[in-house]
Amino acid sequence: MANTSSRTLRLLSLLQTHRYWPGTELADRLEVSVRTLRRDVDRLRELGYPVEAQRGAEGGYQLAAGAALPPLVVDDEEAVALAVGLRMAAQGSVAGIEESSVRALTKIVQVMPPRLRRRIEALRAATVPTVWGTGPTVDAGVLTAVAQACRDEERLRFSYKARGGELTDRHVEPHRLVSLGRRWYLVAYDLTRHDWRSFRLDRLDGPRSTAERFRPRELPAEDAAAFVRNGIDNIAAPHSFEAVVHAPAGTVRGLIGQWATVEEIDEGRCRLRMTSETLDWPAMALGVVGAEFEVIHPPELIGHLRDWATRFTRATGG
Amino acid sequence: MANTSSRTLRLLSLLQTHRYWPGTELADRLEVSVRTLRRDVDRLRELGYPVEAQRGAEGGYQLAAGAALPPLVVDDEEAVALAVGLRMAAQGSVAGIEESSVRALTKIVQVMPPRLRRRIEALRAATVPTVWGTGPTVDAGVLTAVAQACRDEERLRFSYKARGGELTDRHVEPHRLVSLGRRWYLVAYDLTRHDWRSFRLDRLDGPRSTAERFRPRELPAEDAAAFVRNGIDNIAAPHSFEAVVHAPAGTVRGLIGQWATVEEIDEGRCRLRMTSETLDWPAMALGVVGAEFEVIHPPELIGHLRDWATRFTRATGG
DNA sequence: TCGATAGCGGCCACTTTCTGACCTGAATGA
DNA sequence: TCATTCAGGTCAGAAAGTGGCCGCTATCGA
Repeated sequence: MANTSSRTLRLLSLLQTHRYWPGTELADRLEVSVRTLRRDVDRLRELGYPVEAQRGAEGGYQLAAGAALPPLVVDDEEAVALAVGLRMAAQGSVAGIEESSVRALTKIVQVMPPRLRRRIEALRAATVPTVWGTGPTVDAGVLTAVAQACRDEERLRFSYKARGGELTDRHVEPHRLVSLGRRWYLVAYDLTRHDWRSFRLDRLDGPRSTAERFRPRELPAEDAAAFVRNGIDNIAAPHSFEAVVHAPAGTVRGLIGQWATVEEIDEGRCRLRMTSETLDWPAMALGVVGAEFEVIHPPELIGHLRDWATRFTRATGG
Repeated sequence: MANTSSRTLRLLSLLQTHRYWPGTELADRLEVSVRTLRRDVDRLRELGYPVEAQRGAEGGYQLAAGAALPPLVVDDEEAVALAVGLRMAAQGSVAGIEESSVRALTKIVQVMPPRLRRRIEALRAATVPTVWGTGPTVDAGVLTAVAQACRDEERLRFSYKARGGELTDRHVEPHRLVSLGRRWYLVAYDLTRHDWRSFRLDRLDGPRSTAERFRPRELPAEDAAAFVRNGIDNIAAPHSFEAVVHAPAGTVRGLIGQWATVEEIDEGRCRLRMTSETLDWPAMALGVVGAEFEVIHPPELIGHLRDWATRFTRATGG
């Protein structure tokens, strides 16, 4: 614990936990002279982490935003928060970052002390559903196990429920994970069937990594996403949707600004746009808005709203 | 870039990105001899990061889970995923980790290159609403700015919309952030009013950190959360809600099982229970269910549903 | 305007460590 | 059995890291 590298790391972590540090205090904590501290700071700067300094009375050091992200030193609670957040992100709450979420999650989970893993597991129950829960969700454990096998080029065994419902045991060389339209797919070379297959992760159970490593084969497709896309017949194509709401843009934005874009038309009206895979979303949005509106597009939405309305009317004895 | 500390860090990051590494390859990448690599590995082990090794043919090194989390070396995309996930977590999708999410978020945002910040901003639009999305939400920028000021003990200025609606400028010594019932509060010492106050973050605008640091005062309360709890009169009491749905329990569970509890009554009917702060949620749930139902409780819900129904009917020209 | 504070960095002498080379040993799997 | 790969001791030379000293500069408050 007494050598330079570890001290430099500790310095980095100190700079991350608190913005300003007087040089003397840092030197004190690291148990070195101020001169050496300056040299340590120089070292960090040479490594590309921009440590800024204020001179004069009340001066000090601080870590600024640089070209690259420094290694993040997080404590236990923060690590749990990271993992939980990433898990949500990986489940597809935000379009476009699923893959990197899983990568980061795998990275963290791999080195995470067991006690923290247990804490995350305990928090699972507390998770409020993020996505409009139509559709099966993938267990985060399965997700990371498979992602890890892909990354580490380790053969994988699991049981798979095929479309018909029958369970089969599989032994594959995992190639890549693909997130497509709220579903996760594993593209892998099936060692029993001697061919490439794609597997839906929500139908995959009990993945266990064998220790066998393998040399990656070349996928006979442009990329993994294309391979999956070819294999599945129907991806739910997102509808785009548009309506005019008879309420000020500001009000509407306050109510549902997060799920839709709101453009002002005039003082009392605004245009609402959103895309969604189901018609439920626009219906909910228009319900929450609490104002009169007209549907511009698509026509199917009108039928859908009418269905809600008749059911609601019937249920309320109207 | 040629010295030991940076190499040790690079080794750590290599071990994080890929599970198995043959010693020779690692040595190659780090441009040192195998002997030195072994010494580097020893160094990591001394620092508490358990690097495991397999001997024999096909052997290699890997980083296992240890007592503490090593500094995380993440790439750009992963960093974005982290930030986005944490932001969701901070908005209260998971009970109990809001505070640590914000802490971690602050840490990351502070050192994050501007280009990544822009990417996160761009992703904001794509975010699916955090669940109980009907209340006012806190802007993530405000949240991190305030959190940073708390952490760094820097005075803060902002404008605040009081209950009446009038805007006032405030100058405070921020003490702590408290997340309570889906809302964020800042506990701070108001320098103009010479007293402790709590501020709702969603009413707080344009926080700017003055560079003035201060010595923390002692809060005249057990802790910050208690202080906030004393100050607010009405925590929105969640309504409990109940309905009978004319559809099989399994079907209903598949559709909205994540947000409500579903009990089977008989083959074709089930009982739906949930609690929510607003009446919008049950309405949405009943809409998504797509089946006939009766509201058991509470009576206000009936009026609410009727309102939706009439608006929908009018809008669809029925 | 001046003085106190605090970061900057050169210089030097001394100490520590790092490094590569070479070696033997031990575990592992074909 | 043998090849492979990690483990770790020893050695000498090279390369750092370290603390103490110095004068310098930026900043702030009196």
